[in-house]
Amino acid sequence: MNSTRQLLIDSMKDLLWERGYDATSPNLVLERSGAGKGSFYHHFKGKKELAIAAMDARADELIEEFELIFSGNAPWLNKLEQYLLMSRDGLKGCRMGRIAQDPSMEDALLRVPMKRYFNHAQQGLQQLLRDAQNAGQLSQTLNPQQLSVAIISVLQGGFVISRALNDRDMVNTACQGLMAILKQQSQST
Amino acid sequence: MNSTRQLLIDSMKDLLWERGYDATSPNLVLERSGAGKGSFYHHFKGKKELAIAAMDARADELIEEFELIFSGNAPWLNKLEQYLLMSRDGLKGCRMGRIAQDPSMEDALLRVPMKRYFNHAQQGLQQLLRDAQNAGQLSQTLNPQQLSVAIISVLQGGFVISRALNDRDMVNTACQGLMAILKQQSQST
DNA sequence: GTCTATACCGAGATAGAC
DNA sequence: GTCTATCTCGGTATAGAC
Repeated sequence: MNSTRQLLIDSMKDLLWERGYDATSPNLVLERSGAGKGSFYHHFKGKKELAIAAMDARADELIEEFELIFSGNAPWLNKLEQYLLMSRDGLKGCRMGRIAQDPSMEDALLRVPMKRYFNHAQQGLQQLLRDAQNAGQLSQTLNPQQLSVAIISVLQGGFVISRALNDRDMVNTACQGLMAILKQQSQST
Repeated sequence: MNSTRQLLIDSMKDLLWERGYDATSPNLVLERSGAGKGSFYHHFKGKKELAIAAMDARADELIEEFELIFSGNAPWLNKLEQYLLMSRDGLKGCRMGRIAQDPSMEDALLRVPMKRYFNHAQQGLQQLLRDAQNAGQLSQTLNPQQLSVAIISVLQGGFVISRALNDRDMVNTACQGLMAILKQQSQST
Protein backbone atom coordinates (compact mmCIF):
# COMPACT_ATOMS: atom_id res chain seq x y z
CA MET A 1 0.00 0.00 0.00
CA ASN A 2 2.06 2.82 -1.37
CA SER A 3 1.26 6.34 -0.24
CA THR A 4 1.47 7.93 -3.68
CA ARG A 5 -1.01 5.40 -4.95
CA GLN A 6 -3.46 6.32 -2.21
CA LEU A 7 -2.90 10.01 -2.87
CA LEU A 8 -3.86 9.50 -6.49
CA ILE A 9 -7.00 7.63 -5.51
CA ASP A 10 -8.06 10.31 -3.05
CA SER A 11 -7.50 13.08 -5.57
CA MET A 12 -9.49 11.17 -8.17
CA LYS A 13 -12.34 10.68 -5.69
CA ASP A 14 -12.57 14.43 -5.16
CA LEU A 15 -12.28 15.29 -8.83
CA LEU A 16 -14.95 12.78 -9.83
CA TRP A 17 -17.23 14.48 -7.37
CA GLU A 18 -16.35 17.99 -8.50
CA ARG A 19 -16.14 17.53 -12.26
CA GLY A 20 -17.26 14.03 -13.16
CA TYR A 21 -15.31 11.45 -15.11
CA ASP A 22 -15.05 12.86 -18.61
CA ALA A 23 -14.00 16.31 -17.49
CA THR A 24 -11.28 15.00 -15.17
CA SER A 25 -7.96 14.69 -16.98
CA PRO A 26 -4.86 12.86 -15.76
CA ASN A 27 -3.11 16.23 -15.62
CA LEU A 28 -5.70 17.53 -13.16
CA VAL A 29 -5.18 14.51 -10.97
CA LEU A 30 -1.44 15.06 -11.01
CA GLU A 31 -1.79 18.72 -10.14
CA ARG A 32 -4.20 17.93 -7.31
CA SER A 33 -2.19 15.09 -5.84
CA GLY A 34 1.27 16.51 -6.39
CA ALA A 35 2.35 13.28 -8.07
CA GLY A 36 4.15 13.10 -11.39
CA LYS A 37 3.16 11.46 -14.65
CA GLY A 38 5.61 8.66 -14.09
CA SER A 39 3.95 7.69 -10.81
CA PHE A 40 0.49 7.83 -12.29
CA TYR A 41 1.22 5.36 -15.06
CA HIS A 42 3.35 3.22 -12.81
CA HIS A 43 0.51 2.60 -10.35
CA PHE A 44 -2.37 2.50 -12.82
CA LYS A 45 -2.76 1.43 -16.40
CA GLY A 46 -4.59 4.66 -17.14
CA LYS A 47 -7.36 7.04 -16.18
CA LYS A 48 -10.05 4.40 -16.31
CA GLU A 49 -8.31 2.03 -13.91
CA LEU A 50 -7.69 4.84 -11.42
CA ALA A 51 -11.31 5.95 -11.65
CA ILE A 52 -12.52 2.44 -10.91
CA ALA A 53 -10.32 2.27 -7.82
CA ALA A 54 -11.62 5.68 -6.70
CA MET A 55 -15.26 4.77 -7.30
CA ASP A 56 -14.81 1.53 -5.48
CA ALA A 57 -13.48 3.33 -2.42
CA ARG A 58 -16.35 5.79 -2.70
CA ALA A 59 -18.91 2.98 -2.83
CA ASP A 60 -17.46 1.46 0.35
CA GLU A 61 -17.69 4.81 2.08
CA LEU A 62 -21.29 5.47 0.99
CA ILE A 63 -22.46 1.99 1.89
CA GLU A 64 -20.95 2.41 5.34
CA GLU A 65 -22.81 5.70 5.82
CA PHE A 66 -26.02 4.09 4.61
CA GLU A 67 -25.67 1.23 7.07
CA LEU A 68 -24.90 3.62 9.89
CA ILE A 69 -28.41 4.99 9.50
CA PHE A 70 -30.36 1.91 8.53
CA SER A 71 -28.87 -0.86 10.62
CA GLY A 72 -29.99 0.60 13.95
CA ASN A 73 -33.17 -0.09 15.89
CA ALA A 74 -34.94 3.22 15.34
CA PRO A 75 -38.48 3.26 13.91
CA TRP A 76 -38.45 2.98 10.15
CA LEU A 77 -39.86 6.44 9.58
CA ASN A 78 -37.14 7.97 11.71
CA LYS A 79 -34.46 6.22 9.72
CA LEU A 80 -35.96 7.44 6.51
CA GLU A 81 -36.17 10.92 7.90
CA GLN A 82 -32.57 10.87 8.97
CA TYR A 83 -31.62 9.73 5.47
CA LEU A 84 -33.75 12.12 3.49
CA LEU A 85 -33.54 15.20 5.64
CA MET A 86 -29.80 15.46 6.22
CA SER A 87 -28.80 18.79 4.72
CA ARG A 88 -27.10 18.53 1.30
CA ASP A 89 -25.38 20.93 -1.04
CA GLY A 90 -27.20 20.46 -4.32
CA LEU A 91 -24.52 22.18 -6.35
CA LYS A 92 -21.95 19.59 -5.35
CA GLY A 93 -24.01 16.64 -6.49
CA CYS A 94 -24.22 13.11 -5.17
CA ARG A 95 -20.77 11.65 -4.62
CA MET A 96 -21.72 8.69 -6.79
CA GLY A 97 -24.70 9.75 -8.91
CA ARG A 98 -22.84 12.87 -10.05
CA ILE A 99 -21.14 10.92 -12.78
CA ALA A 100 -23.95 8.57 -13.83
CA GLN A 101 -24.77 10.68 -16.89
CA ASP A 102 -21.23 11.01 -18.23
CA PRO A 103 -21.07 9.39 -21.68
CA SER A 104 -18.07 7.29 -20.64
CA MET A 105 -20.17 5.66 -17.95
CA GLU A 106 -21.68 3.50 -20.65
CA ASP A 107 -18.55 1.41 -20.11
CA ALA A 108 -19.56 -1.68 -18.16
CA LEU A 109 -16.40 -1.81 -16.04
CA LEU A 110 -16.81 1.75 -14.86
CA ARG A 111 -20.37 1.05 -13.88
CA VAL A 112 -19.54 -1.86 -11.56
CA PRO A 113 -18.89 0.16 -8.36
CA MET A 114 -21.76 2.47 -9.25
CA LYS A 115 -24.20 -0.41 -9.53
CA ARG A 116 -22.89 -1.91 -6.32
CA TYR A 117 -23.77 1.21 -4.36
CA PHE A 118 -27.15 1.90 -5.89
CA ASN A 119 -28.25 -1.69 -5.67
CA HIS A 120 -27.30 -1.77 -2.02
CA ALA A 121 -29.22 1.40 -1.25
CA GLN A 122 -32.30 0.42 -3.21
CA GLN A 123 -32.47 -3.05 -1.71
CA GLY A 124 -31.87 -1.71 1.79
CA LEU A 125 -34.78 0.69 1.41
CA GLN A 126 -36.98 -1.97 -0.09
CA GLN A 127 -36.37 -4.24 2.91
CA LEU A 128 -37.11 -1.38 5.28
CA LEU A 129 -40.46 -0.79 3.59
CA ARG A 130 -41.31 -4.48 3.56
CA ASP A 131 -40.59 -4.69 7.28
CA ALA A 132 -42.79 -1.67 7.86
CA GLN A 133 -45.60 -3.36 5.97
CA ASN A 134 -45.18 -6.57 7.95
CA ALA A 135 -45.34 -4.55 11.15
CA GLY A 136 -48.59 -2.99 9.97
CA GLN A 137 -47.04 0.45 9.73
CA LEU A 138 -47.30 0.93 6.00
CA SER A 139 -50.16 0.24 3.65
CA GLN A 140 -49.95 -3.17 2.02
CA THR A 141 -51.20 -1.74 -1.24
CA LEU A 142 -47.94 0.11 -1.86
CA ASN A 143 -45.21 -1.65 -3.79
CA PRO A 144 -41.94 -1.63 -1.79
CA GLN A 145 -39.76 -1.99 -4.87
CA GLN A 146 -41.38 0.92 -6.68
CA LEU A 147 -41.36 3.08 -3.60
CA SER A 148 -37.71 2.36 -2.80
CA VAL A 149 -36.69 3.34 -6.34
CA ALA A 150 -38.75 6.52 -6.01
CA ILE A 151 -36.92 7.38 -2.79
CA ILE A 152 -33.42 7.10 -4.20
CA SER A 153 -34.66 8.88 -7.31
CA VAL A 154 -35.95 11.92 -5.50
CA LEU A 155 -32.52 12.35 -4.03
CA GLN A 156 -30.69 12.00 -7.33
CA GLY A 157 -33.20 14.15 -9.14
CA GLY A 158 -33.01 16.78 -6.45
CA PHE A 159 -29.35 17.17 -7.26
CA VAL A 160 -30.18 17.51 -10.96
CA ILE A 161 -32.77 20.20 -10.28
CA SER A 162 -30.38 22.01 -7.97
CA ARG A 163 -27.83 22.24 -10.72
CA ALA A 164 -30.38 23.08 -13.38
CA LEU A 165 -31.77 25.98 -11.37
CA ASN A 166 -28.45 26.82 -9.74
CA ASP A 167 -30.04 26.58 -6.31
CA ARG A 168 -28.17 24.49 -3.78
CA ASP A 169 -31.27 23.98 -1.68
CA MET A 170 -33.59 22.36 -4.24
CA VAL A 171 -32.33 18.90 -3.33
CA ASN A 172 -33.40 19.45 0.26
CA THR A 173 -36.76 20.86 -0.81
CA ALA A 174 -37.38 17.76 -2.92
CA CYS A 175 -36.55 15.43 -0.04
CA GLN A 176 -38.79 17.37 2.32
CA GLY A 177 -41.65 17.08 -0.15
CA LEU A 178 -41.35 13.32 -0.37
CA MET A 179 -40.82 12.89 3.35
CA ALA A 180 -43.94 14.89 4.14
CA ILE A 181 -46.15 12.69 2.04
CA LEU A 182 -44.59 9.53 3.45
CA LYS A 183 -45.31 10.72 6.98
CA GLN A 184 -48.86 11.68 6.14
CA GLN A 185 -49.32 8.29 4.58
CA SER A 186 -48.09 6.44 7.64
CA GLN A 187 -50.43 8.37 9.91
CA SER A 188 -53.48 7.17 8.02
CA THR A 189 -52.41 3.54 8.49
CA MET B 1 -34.57 31.30 -41.89
CA ASN B 2 -31.91 29.34 -43.69
CA SER B 3 -32.28 25.58 -43.95
CA THR B 4 -28.68 24.76 -43.09
CA ARG B 5 -29.00 26.76 -39.92
CA GLN B 6 -32.07 24.78 -38.92
CA LEU B 7 -30.33 21.54 -39.80
CA LEU B 8 -27.48 22.42 -37.46
CA ILE B 9 -29.91 23.23 -34.67
CA ASP B 10 -31.80 19.97 -35.11
CA SER B 11 -28.61 17.93 -35.12
CA MET B 12 -27.40 19.69 -32.00
CA LYS B 13 -30.72 18.99 -30.26
CA ASP B 14 -30.31 15.29 -30.91
CA LEU B 15 -26.66 15.19 -29.92
CA LEU B 16 -27.29 17.08 -26.69
CA TRP B 17 -29.84 14.45 -25.84
CA GLU B 18 -27.62 11.53 -26.81
CA ARG B 19 -24.26 12.71 -25.50
CA GLY B 20 -24.71 15.89 -23.52
CA TYR B 21 -22.96 19.20 -24.11
CA ASP B 22 -19.34 18.52 -23.25
CA ALA B 23 -19.12 15.31 -25.24
CA THR B 24 -20.65 16.85 -28.35
CA SER B 25 -17.97 18.32 -30.63
CA PRO B 26 -18.54 20.63 -33.57
CA ASN B 27 -17.21 17.87 -35.81
CA LEU B 28 -19.94 15.53 -34.61
CA VAL B 29 -22.56 18.13 -35.41
CA LEU B 30 -21.13 18.56 -38.89
CA GLU B 31 -21.09 14.83 -39.53
CA ARG B 32 -24.67 14.47 -38.30
CA SER B 33 -26.05 17.41 -40.20
CA GLY B 34 -24.03 17.05 -43.36
CA ALA B 35 -22.99 20.69 -43.14
CA GLY B 36 -19.42 21.95 -43.44
CA LYS B 37 -17.24 23.83 -41.00
CA GLY B 38 -17.67 27.01 -42.98
CA SER B 39 -21.44 26.91 -42.59
CA PHE B 40 -21.21 26.17 -38.91
CA TYR B 41 -19.11 29.19 -38.09
CA HIS B 42 -21.01 31.35 -40.53
CA HIS B 43 -24.32 30.76 -38.77
CA PHE B 44 -23.06 30.59 -35.20
CA LYS B 45 -20.23 32.16 -33.27
CA GLY B 46 -19.34 28.74 -31.90
CA LYS B 47 -20.50 25.59 -30.16
CA LYS B 48 -21.95 27.44 -27.21
CA GLU B 49 -24.17 29.70 -29.30
CA LEU B 50 -25.51 26.77 -31.29
CA ALA B 51 -26.19 24.82 -28.11
CA ILE B 52 -28.18 27.71 -26.68
CA ALA B 53 -30.29 27.89 -29.83
CA ALA B 54 -30.87 24.14 -29.66
CA MET B 55 -31.76 24.16 -25.97
CA ASP B 56 -34.09 27.06 -26.52
CA ALA B 57 -35.96 25.14 -29.20
CA ARG B 58 -36.04 22.12 -26.91
CA ALA B 59 -37.48 24.15 -24.06
CA ASP B 60 -40.28 25.42 -26.31
CA GLU B 61 -41.08 21.87 -27.35
CA LEU B 62 -41.10 20.51 -23.79
CA ILE B 63 -43.19 23.37 -22.46
CA GLU B 64 -45.71 22.76 -25.21
CA GLU B 65 -45.93 19.06 -24.29
CA PHE B 66 -46.31 20.00 -20.64
CA GLU B 67 -49.14 22.38 -21.39
CA LEU B 68 -50.85 19.82 -23.57
CA ILE B 69 -51.30 17.69 -20.47
CA PHE B 70 -51.86 20.27 -17.79
CA SER B 71 -53.97 22.94 -19.46
CA GLY B 72 -57.00 20.68 -19.96
CA ASN B 73 -59.98 20.21 -17.70
CA ALA B 74 -59.23 16.70 -16.45
CA PRO B 75 -59.10 16.01 -12.70
CA TRP B 76 -55.72 16.95 -11.24
CA LEU B 77 -54.80 13.38 -10.36
CA ASN B 78 -55.45 12.24 -13.91
CA LYS B 79 -53.21 14.95 -15.29
CA LEU B 80 -50.47 13.95 -12.91
CA GLU B 81 -50.94 10.34 -13.85
CA GLN B 82 -50.71 11.12 -17.53
CA TYR B 83 -47.52 13.06 -16.89
CA LEU B 84 -45.82 10.57 -14.60
CA LEU B 85 -46.90 7.32 -16.16
CA MET B 86 -46.12 7.93 -19.80
CA SER B 87 -43.55 5.30 -20.72
CA ARG B 88 -39.97 6.58 -20.90
CA ASP B 89 -36.65 5.15 -21.99
CA GLY B 90 -34.38 5.70 -18.99
CA LEU B 91 -31.21 5.11 -20.96
CA LYS B 92 -31.94 8.06 -23.22
CA GLY B 93 -32.32 10.53 -20.39
CA CYS B 94 -34.51 13.59 -20.10
CA ARG B 95 -34.24 15.75 -23.20
CA MET B 96 -33.36 18.70 -21.00
CA GLY B 97 -32.14 17.31 -17.66
CA ARG B 98 -29.70 15.03 -19.46
CA ILE B 99 -27.14 17.79 -19.62
CA ALA B 100 -27.72 19.50 -16.27
CA GLN B 101 -24.68 17.82 -14.72
CA ASP B 102 -22.21 18.63 -17.47
CA PRO B 103 -19.44 20.82 -16.03
CA SER B 104 -19.92 23.41 -18.77
CA MET B 105 -23.48 23.96 -17.61
CA GLU B 106 -22.08 26.10 -14.84
CA ASP B 107 -22.07 28.78 -17.52
CA ALA B 108 -24.98 31.11 -16.81
CA LEU B 109 -25.89 31.67 -20.47
CA LEU B 110 -26.18 27.97 -21.18
CA ARG B 111 -28.44 27.57 -18.18
CA VAL B 112 -31.00 30.13 -19.33
CA PRO B 113 -33.19 27.81 -21.47
CA MET B 114 -32.75 25.04 -18.93
CA LYS B 115 -34.02 27.23 -16.11
CA ARG B 116 -36.88 28.41 -18.26
CA TYR B 117 -38.16 24.88 -18.76
CA PHE B 118 -37.72 23.61 -15.21
CA ASN B 119 -39.19 26.73 -13.68
CA HIS B 120 -42.20 26.40 -15.93
CA ALA B 121 -42.74 22.76 -15.02
CA GLN B 122 -42.23 23.27 -11.31
CA GLN B 123 -44.55 26.25 -11.13
CA GLY B 124 -47.17 24.53 -13.23
CA LEU B 125 -47.18 21.56 -10.87
CA GLN B 126 -47.23 23.80 -7.83
CA GLN B 127 -50.31 25.58 -9.14
CA LEU B 128 -51.99 22.25 -9.86
CA LEU B 129 -51.40 21.14 -6.28
CA ARG B 130 -52.61 24.43 -4.86
CA ASP B 131 -55.79 24.18 -6.88
CA ALA B 132 -56.28 20.65 -5.63
CA GLN B 133 -55.93 21.86 -2.06
CA ASN B 134 -58.41 24.67 -2.64
CA ALA B 135 -60.86 22.16 -4.06
CA GLY B 136 -60.46 20.05 -0.93
CA GLN B 137 -58.85 17.22 -2.86
CA LEU B 138 -55.42 17.36 -1.29
CA SER B 139 -54.39 17.68 2.33
CA GLN B 140 -53.73 21.27 3.36
CA THR B 141 -50.82 20.15 5.48
CA LEU B 142 -48.71 19.35 2.44
CA ASN B 143 -46.51 22.06 0.99
CA PRO B 144 -47.22 22.52 -2.74
CA GLN B 145 -43.79 23.95 -3.49
CA GLN B 146 -41.95 21.09 -1.83
CA LEU B 147 -44.19 18.50 -3.40
CA SER B 148 -43.88 19.98 -6.89
CA VAL B 149 -40.09 19.94 -6.63
CA ALA B 150 -40.26 16.35 -5.41
CA ILE B 151 -42.32 15.35 -8.44
CA ILE B 152 -39.94 16.73 -11.04
CA SER B 153 -37.05 15.34 -9.01
CA VAL B 154 -38.36 11.78 -9.02
CA LEU B 155 -38.54 11.98 -12.78
CA GLN B 156 -35.03 13.37 -13.19
CA GLY B 157 -33.63 11.01 -10.60
CA GLY B 158 -35.32 8.08 -12.24
CA PHE B 159 -33.29 8.80 -15.35
CA VAL B 160 -30.12 8.91 -13.27
CA ILE B 161 -30.89 5.57 -11.64
CA SER B 162 -31.75 4.04 -14.99
CA ARG B 163 -28.34 4.97 -16.31
CA ALA B 164 -26.55 3.98 -13.13
CA LEU B 165 -28.10 0.52 -13.14
CA ASN B 166 -28.26 0.29 -16.93
CA ASP B 167 -31.96 -0.49 -16.74
CA ARG B 168 -34.17 1.54 -19.04
CA ASP B 169 -37.23 0.86 -16.92
CA MET B 170 -36.10 2.26 -13.57
CA VAL B 171 -37.39 5.71 -14.45
CA ASN B 172 -40.86 4.28 -14.94
CA THR B 173 -40.65 2.27 -11.74
CA ALA B 174 -39.74 5.43 -9.82
CA CYS B 175 -42.68 7.34 -11.28
CA GLN B 176 -45.06 4.50 -10.48
CA GLY B 177 -43.86 4.50 -6.89
CA LEU B 178 -44.52 8.18 -6.51
CA MET B 179 -47.87 8.04 -8.29
CA ALA B 180 -49.07 5.22 -6.07
CA ILE B 181 -48.44 7.12 -2.89
CA LEU B 182 -50.02 10.27 -4.30
CA LYS B 183 -53.16 8.37 -5.17
CA GLN B 184 -53.30 6.69 -1.80
CA GLN B 185 -52.92 10.07 -0.20
CA SER B 186 -55.76 11.61 -2.15
CA GLN B 187 -58.08 8.76 -1.21
CA SER B 188 -57.66 9.47 2.47
CA THR B 189 -58.67 13.11 1.95
C1' DG C 1 9.04 4.47 -7.99
C1' DT C 2 9.63 8.80 -10.07
C1' DC C 3 11.21 12.15 -13.56
C1' DT C 4 11.33 14.61 -18.12
C1' DA C 5 10.76 14.41 -22.98
C1' DT C 6 8.12 13.15 -26.63
C1' DA C 7 4.14 11.54 -29.58
C1' DC C 8 -0.38 11.35 -31.38
C1' DC C 9 -5.01 12.81 -31.66
C1' DG C 10 -9.19 15.37 -31.56
C1' DA C 11 -11.50 19.75 -29.82
C1' DG C 12 -12.54 24.23 -31.15
C1' DA C 13 -11.87 27.80 -34.02
C1' DT C 14 -9.90 31.06 -37.91
C1' DA C 15 -8.45 32.40 -42.84
C1' DG C 16 -9.19 33.20 -47.21
C1' DA C 17 -10.66 31.29 -51.67
C1' DC C 18 -14.92 30.36 -54.29
C1' DG D 1 -23.16 30.74 -47.71
C1' DT D 2 -19.93 27.14 -48.20
C1' DC D 3 -15.36 24.92 -48.84
C1' DT D 4 -10.63 23.46 -47.58
C1' DA D 5 -6.43 24.40 -45.24
C1' DT D 6 -4.44 25.61 -41.19
C1' DC D 7 -3.64 26.81 -36.22
C1' DT D 8 -3.33 26.16 -31.19
C1' DC D 9 -4.18 23.64 -27.14
C1' DG D 10 -4.96 20.03 -23.99
C1' DG D 11 -6.14 14.95 -23.31
C1' DT D 12 -3.99 10.63 -22.90
C1' DA D 13 -0.34 7.89 -23.01
C1' DT D 14 4.64 5.91 -23.89
C1' DA D 15 9.94 5.90 -23.57
C1' DG D 16 13.83 5.72 -21.35
C1' DA D 17 16.90 7.91 -17.96
C1' DC D 18 17.62 8.26 -12.90
